[in-house]
Amino acid sequence: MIAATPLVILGPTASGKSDVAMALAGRHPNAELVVADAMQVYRRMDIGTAKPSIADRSAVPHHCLDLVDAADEFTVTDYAVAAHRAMSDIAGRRHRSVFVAGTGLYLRSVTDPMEMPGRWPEVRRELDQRIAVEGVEALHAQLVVLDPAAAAKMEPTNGRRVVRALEVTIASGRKFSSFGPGIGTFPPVPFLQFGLRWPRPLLAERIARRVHAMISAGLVDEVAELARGQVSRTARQALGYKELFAQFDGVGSLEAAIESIVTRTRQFAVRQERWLRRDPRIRWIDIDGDPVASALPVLESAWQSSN
RNA sequence: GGUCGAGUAGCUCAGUCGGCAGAGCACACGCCUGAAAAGCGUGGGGUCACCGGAUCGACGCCGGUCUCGACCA
Repeated sequence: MIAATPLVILGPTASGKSDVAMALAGRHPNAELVVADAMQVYRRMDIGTAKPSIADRSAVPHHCLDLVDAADEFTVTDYAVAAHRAMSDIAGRRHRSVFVAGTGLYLRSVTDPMEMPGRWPEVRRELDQRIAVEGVEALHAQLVVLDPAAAAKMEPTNGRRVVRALEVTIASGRKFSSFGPGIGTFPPVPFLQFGLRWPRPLLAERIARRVHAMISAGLVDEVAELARGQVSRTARQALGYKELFAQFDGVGSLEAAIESIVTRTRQFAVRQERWLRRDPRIRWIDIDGDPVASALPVLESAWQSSN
C-alpha cells in the first residue's frame, strides 16, 4: 500500500496552525504531526517559541521539536534530514504525516526536491574577512563574473546571500546556480497544502495578545535562564529572545522590549505571508475569528478524499 | 490672569540667510537554496495648528486666534 499523501497546514505565526492540527489529529488516531519551525527545534526555548504543550504532545505524536540544545547551531539541512526521517517512520507505521509549518524554507526543503550545496567554513571565513575590507559590492562583482545567473537573482547589497553564493561557487567547483532552480519554481509535489489566511488587523491583535500572554507565562525568566549559558548564533535570533537579551544588556526598558517584540513579530508574520502567497500549490482558507471552525471542515474533506 | 517654550508624515523629531518639504521608525510592495523568527531592496504618504498681513516668493518674518507644556501669580 502507498502511504497516504501528507497534509500540510501552514500560515503565519499566531494563525492557529497548531490548534487546527490538534483538532484534525483528534479525529484521526493515525495522524502524526511534523512541525516545520526554525525555532521550536531548540530545547529550553518553549514559551517564546509557542511550542506545543506537554499535554498536546502526549496526546498526539509530534516530530521535529527539541531536536538540539539552544547552545547548538541548526540549519535547514539539519531540518530536512530530521523531517524526512520522521516522515518515513510515520509511513512505516502506516500513519499519516500532517505538517504544521511556519518556516517556509524549512517546509520547502522537505516538499520540494532540493539539492543543498554544502558548507566550506574555511572559504567562508575568508569571504567574511574580505567583505569587511572590500565591501559587498566587490564580492558581488566577483560573483557576476563567476556565476552571473546567481548574481542576477540577488541584491548586490545583500552581503549574506552574496557570500553564500561565492562560498559555494569557489569551493565546490560548481556554480551556485547549478544546484537547482531555486525557490522561485513550484513543481507539483505529493503534498496537500493548506494555508490559514487572516485579515491583517485581526492577526496583529492576536499577536499582541499572545506576546503579552508569553510575558505572563514567564518568558522573561525563561530568557534569563537561557542567558546564563551559551546560546547559539542561530537560536539567539529568535523573536522574543533577541529583544530580551538586548534589554538585559541594558538597552531600553522592559516595556520597550515588549513593544518591540510585538512589532517585529507582526512584521515577521507579514514576511511569512509574502513568502507563502507566491506558492500556487497552496490552497488558502480564510479565517475570520475561529481557525478551527473555518479550517477543520476543509481539512477533513481533504483527508477523506485523498486517503 | 501673566511670562516663556512648543505645534512640520501614523509616531519621534530635523529644517542653516526667506527660494522645489526631510530623516529614523511605522506602513505597503517585492527579492532571497546550509543564519530563514535571519538577510536585502523598492515607495506611498504633508492644509508645515488656524486666520490675516508685508514680500516676486513664507514652514521660516509681522499681527492675532487655538491647543499643549513649564514657570510666575
